[in-house]
Amino acid sequence: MAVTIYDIAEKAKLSHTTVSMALRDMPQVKAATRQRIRELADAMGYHPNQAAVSLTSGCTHRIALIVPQSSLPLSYTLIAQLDHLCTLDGYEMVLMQLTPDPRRNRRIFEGLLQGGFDAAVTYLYDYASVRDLIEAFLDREKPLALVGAPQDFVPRPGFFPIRIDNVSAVRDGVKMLMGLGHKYITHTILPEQVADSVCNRMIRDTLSESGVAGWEPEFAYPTLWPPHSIHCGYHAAEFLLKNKPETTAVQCMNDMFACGLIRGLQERGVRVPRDISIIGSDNIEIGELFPVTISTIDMRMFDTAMMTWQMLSRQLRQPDWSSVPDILMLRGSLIVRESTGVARSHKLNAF
Amino acid sequence: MAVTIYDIAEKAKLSHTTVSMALRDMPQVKAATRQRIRELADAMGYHPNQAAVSLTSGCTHRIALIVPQSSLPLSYTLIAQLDHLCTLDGYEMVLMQLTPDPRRNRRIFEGLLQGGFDAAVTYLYDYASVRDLIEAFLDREKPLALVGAPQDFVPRPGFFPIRIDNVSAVRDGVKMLMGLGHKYITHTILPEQVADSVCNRMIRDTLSESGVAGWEPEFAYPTLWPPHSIHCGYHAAEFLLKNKPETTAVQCMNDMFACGLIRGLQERGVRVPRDISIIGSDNIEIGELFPVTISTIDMRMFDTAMMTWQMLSRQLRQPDWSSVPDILMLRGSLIVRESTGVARSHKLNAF
DNA sequence: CTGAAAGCGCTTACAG
DNA sequence: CTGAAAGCGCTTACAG
Repeated sequence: MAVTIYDIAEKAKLSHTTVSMALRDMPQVKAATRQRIRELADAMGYHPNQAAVSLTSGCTHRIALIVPQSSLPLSYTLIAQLDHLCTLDGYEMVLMQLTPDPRRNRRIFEGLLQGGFDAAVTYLYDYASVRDLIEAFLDREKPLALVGAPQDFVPRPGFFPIRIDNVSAVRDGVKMLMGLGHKYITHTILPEQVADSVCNRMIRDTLSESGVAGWEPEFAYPTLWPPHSIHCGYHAAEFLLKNKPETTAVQCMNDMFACGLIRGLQERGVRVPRDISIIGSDNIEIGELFPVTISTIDMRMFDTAMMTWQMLSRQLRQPDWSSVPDILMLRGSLIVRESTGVARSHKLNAF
Repeated sequence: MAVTIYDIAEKAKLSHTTVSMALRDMPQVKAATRQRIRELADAMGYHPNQAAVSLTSGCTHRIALIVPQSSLPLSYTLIAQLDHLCTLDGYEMVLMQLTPDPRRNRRIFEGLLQGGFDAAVTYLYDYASVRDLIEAFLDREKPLALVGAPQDFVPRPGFFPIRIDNVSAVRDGVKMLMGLGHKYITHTILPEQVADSVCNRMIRDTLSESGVAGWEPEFAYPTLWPPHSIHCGYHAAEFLLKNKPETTAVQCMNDMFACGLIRGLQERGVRVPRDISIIGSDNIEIGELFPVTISTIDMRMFDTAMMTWQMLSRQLRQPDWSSVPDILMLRGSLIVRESTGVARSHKLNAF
């Protein structure tokens, strides 16, 4: 059905070898012949068979981007920018989405081992469950960038860990809030992270240094899946008012959560920022034009995309499987908008 | 580097043919042997080489989903659900995004001709510019579903057009608004569609039947790219108030646009729904929990995903290249929320 | 400058 | 039940 180099060779009265070389503009083939073959190929509607190319050449010119489905709004900038950069360099980016189903997620990473990709970028919450597959990918000498690298990753050649540090931005937020008179600052957190949240500890310490003693910023609650979603924020409002009514400000796990929380509070007569101040995270597009624009922490996804591709494309151009790359650290930054304001003086009694 | 069937064959002291057949559970191979080989393969970390499989078998078990980057929020349900369904049937969905760059978009569709996909689903605004490539894909006997099929598509075997009709839902919206006292209902529209918008004509007719004469619902304006975005809606507010100040209700091109418009109006002292009612389109997640929940038209993306996959997977299981599929019609439905209310009686003079 | 040969890792008839 | 052979559509040495 599809046109092959043999078809072209037959028409051009040349060998398929020459056609192959001509189409890849190799100088061994006379310029005139190359030109003639290129035109013939276009006229015949030739498109090289991907599978054959990758089977022989060993590279596919495709890179995988694997991100959690629930983080699509956050990842949006990463996706779009990485896609853009890959394309400029002649690579194709393939987006794959992780879901709450761990078996399915493993299958996605197993897919990396089938030779379909020259490199991969991933951003995931649960590194441990696919770590062996990531290692196997690296064993095949394919570079991989891990955005949001956890504490326990093992450095090795071809492995590019990127960490976006939000602690200093959260600290900036806490200080700003304290300047506005806030004392009871709450920090939303996933139930499984209660034990060791750096931010949580930082907030507690910062507050107690300023004389706010005995206040536990941590706010975990029964979560929906995904725990970052707008619906989750919406439902969290009830628990917040019931269990932490002293709260005057909330540092949310992300902007979508913040949007939902704002709605949930509003339905209970609590207004933002009049009664409660809110800071999100991720700086998603909608936060900028929300009816209450949302103060947030920009997680530098644009820069992440740039740096990630810079490192990967370099490794693809001139592979280096001896030196171990440093971890790349980016620092989130606080963006102040309308959702943060002066602390209220009274206690809420919405219930 | 990677383990092949030859490596397994060597260890098992069998031919690579037997290994290949055993791994695909063919009954020709003794059950005990199959079992033994499967275990050995797992132990050795074998993963079949995608390129080799597709080169020999002719199928890749991958389908392409090509959607405009700007429609990500709308497409989100389509993406997630189609992904889910494909996975259940052993297919892998690859998401590719169209951008404002037409050359790049053509290259994406050219990619379909390189044999990497068994089928494709696309949702696009500009069918004409890639029509030849879609035809070439179908020529290769690969099925393709076209969501939002335009008027001028040419039916043929393997080509599954799906149209989501929003006209009746928009009519429902107009009637509801009229019941609330609205007369000056505005309809946002892309500049290039001014000439022949079915909805626009329908709104004009519906209004004039009820005695609202001389009102032109069409609202085109200098657009940003993408014309459906929140930023675009935000900037449209100024033009709306300046050029159509009689407006008491707006049917927006989508929900993100509506979100932006609400903000833009708010900054000019115009409140929704007190001063202006708004209906969006697409029923994206955030509309349900927006500070003013957004009345909208549900575009049935979930059903679209279901039906699309049902048709495609049937064609993949038992190919039929003789009969021409009918166009599949789905009907959008109106969802009423807080952004629509009783019409104001006075004229706005925000400027 | 061009072509014959081998091979990438599989699958699919076809023998035994 | 198992294996030898041919082939999928390319690329990559190696001859000429």
